[in-house]
Amino acid sequence: MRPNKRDELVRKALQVFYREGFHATGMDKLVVETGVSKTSMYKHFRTKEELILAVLRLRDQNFRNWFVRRIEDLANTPADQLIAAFDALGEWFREDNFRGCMFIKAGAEFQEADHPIHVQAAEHKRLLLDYLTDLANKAGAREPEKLACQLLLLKEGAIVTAVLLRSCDPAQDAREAAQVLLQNALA
Amino acid sequence: MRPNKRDELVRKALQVFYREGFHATGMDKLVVETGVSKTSMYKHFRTKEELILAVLRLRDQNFRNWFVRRIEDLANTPADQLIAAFDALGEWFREDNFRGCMFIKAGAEFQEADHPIHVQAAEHKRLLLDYLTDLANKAGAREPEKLACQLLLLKEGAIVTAVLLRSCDPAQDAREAAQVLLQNALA
DNA sequence: TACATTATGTACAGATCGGTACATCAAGGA
DNA sequence: TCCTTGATGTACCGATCTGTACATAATGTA
Repeated sequence: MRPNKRDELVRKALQVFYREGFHATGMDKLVVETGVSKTSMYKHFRTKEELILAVLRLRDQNFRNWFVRRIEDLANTPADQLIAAFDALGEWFREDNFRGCMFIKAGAEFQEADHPIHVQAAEHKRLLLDYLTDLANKAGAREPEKLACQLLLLKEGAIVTAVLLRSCDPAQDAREAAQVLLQNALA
Repeated sequence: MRPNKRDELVRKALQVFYREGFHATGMDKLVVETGVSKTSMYKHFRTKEELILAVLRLRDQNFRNWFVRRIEDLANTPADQLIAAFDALGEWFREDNFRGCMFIKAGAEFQEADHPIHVQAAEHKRLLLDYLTDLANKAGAREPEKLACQLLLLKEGAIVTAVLLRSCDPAQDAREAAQVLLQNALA
């Protein structure tokens, strides 16, 4: 199997895991959905866990790339970018195939704190926090770490609420809350 | 089986599902952990799904009862109670067997928006939102629904972050953010 | 004690789980 | 043309999944 075939497998597996969940998706289903034979799958990934880890790595790249670039497209100054993050979230929530945060779900299905999948999901959140902290610093916030953490809380809460309460508009509410918090941190 | 035995079964099942997850917990494991025979389990619940729904009903009662009472113990005025909610959350996070929000996890494992388990998980969040809206109203907030929704975002985000980022102190950060938002809504 | 009813333990069915063994096939070199 | 090498498809393994059949034990009633 050529390496681009392997990437194709991970890409397809990402879609299925995201749509159906990790435990609910069997390797046989991946064989059908991806068209890749079982032998080939186990040539590249010794276990289902290794495949999931590869999927999460790809998802981390995809999501953070998209997130950062979309934010930079939407706003120029660090302060505006911290707010634009929630506009980007709103766009994501409105996508047809929006199914929540894959890392929250991964952490929920593999709960032990030292499980490799749990650790990798936590790493994604850590990287996002670092990014927000950097922006908060550049924006000149009084306590950049604290502001970044609070904005992260709003982001995670908005994702969870977008999944469970389709009625309200969590991205917009989070955006307005972020504005208040930012203003407070800059004053 | 006497009805209190049935409650005992649901109570025990709640612990196991909360600790291990829904898909990851088989009925055979529940037979072992609860001591209730398989026949009896299926006498009371025709399917695993029905058992999960009963577990979620119990969890909803338990959690909201605890949450509201703890808040009323910690503070007297509605405004103070909105803040005290995050002190209660902090106590919860520090419990040894804290494993995140069962309803977020249920919504993550059963993703279809019209799945009975997903619907029931959403209902829990809706009830919490109603409670916060009531407090925001009594506190005299300018836009009580919006404030309540924002505080809910902080709560959900804090739970998720408490699970995935053990390092920081999400309950405290959320509390301080809530103070800023509340002050802004009362001014 | 004798009987009807209910609760229980256990074995099992049929499907699916993650993972493997093995036969087949295609391509390249001599 | 023959052989080697690596990728592929498929049948299968033992374990486990949800759910059921059935024989037995416990219980209430007369």
